[in-house]
Amino acid sequence: MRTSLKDFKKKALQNPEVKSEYDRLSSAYELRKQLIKIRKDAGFTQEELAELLHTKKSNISRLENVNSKISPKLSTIEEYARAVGYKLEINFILQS
Amino acid sequence: MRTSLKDFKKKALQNPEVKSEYDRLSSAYELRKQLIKIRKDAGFTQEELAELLHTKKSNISRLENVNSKISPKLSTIEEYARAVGYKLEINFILQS
DNA sequence: GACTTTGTTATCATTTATGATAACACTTAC
DNA sequence: GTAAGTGTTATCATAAATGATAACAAAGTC
Repeated sequence: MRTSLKDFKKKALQNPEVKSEYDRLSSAYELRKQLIKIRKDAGFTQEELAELLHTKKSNISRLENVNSKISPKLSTIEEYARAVGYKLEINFILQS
Repeated sequence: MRTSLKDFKKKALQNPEVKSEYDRLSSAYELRKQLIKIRKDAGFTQEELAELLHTKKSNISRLENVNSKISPKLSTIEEYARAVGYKLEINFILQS
């Protein structure tokens, strides 16, 4: 293989448009990984958490699912976090 | 005055339901203060930012307004931040 | 005082997230 | 292998955020 996947990624990320999309997706991915982590750390299944939030497990799955194309409301994330014993902290980092 | 405002607040915040509502409102308030701050630091008016985001100044005002009862989408906040040169960082803090 | 700039508020249309239900896939324990 | 537990996916109805327009308010400029 002439061009490795890694090289391709590196090159692609030099394209500003690609990078921007990458950042957006990766932060969405990170968020969902974090959601799953705090739920599991708190020892809840999706169904148990759904009950705490007065909703259904399918909705929790959608929220946590990486493939999901939704951008959740801030309040949804806050309530999810609170239900499993966490608090949301939001910071704005100057892009350098 | 027998009961000072401060005492009232302190007492009220011992009521879990009141505290929960207080936290929610105060974090929403903080968020909006931060939004306004980063926009001003970047030197934009609401109208200028609106143009960057392909929307209207009234919508920016609604987003920034403390009295607003909306809970914005995560993507809305992310795009706002990015447009004024900031990146969003989200952390989940264990409630102790 | 009139004028410009900036932000606010109300309203309506449109888009999108969320709620609910059901069927399915996967794992694990029996 | 089958039954229970857990998570996924598709779909539809409902609620809520966002987009757009217009009129207004406040503050500063001349």
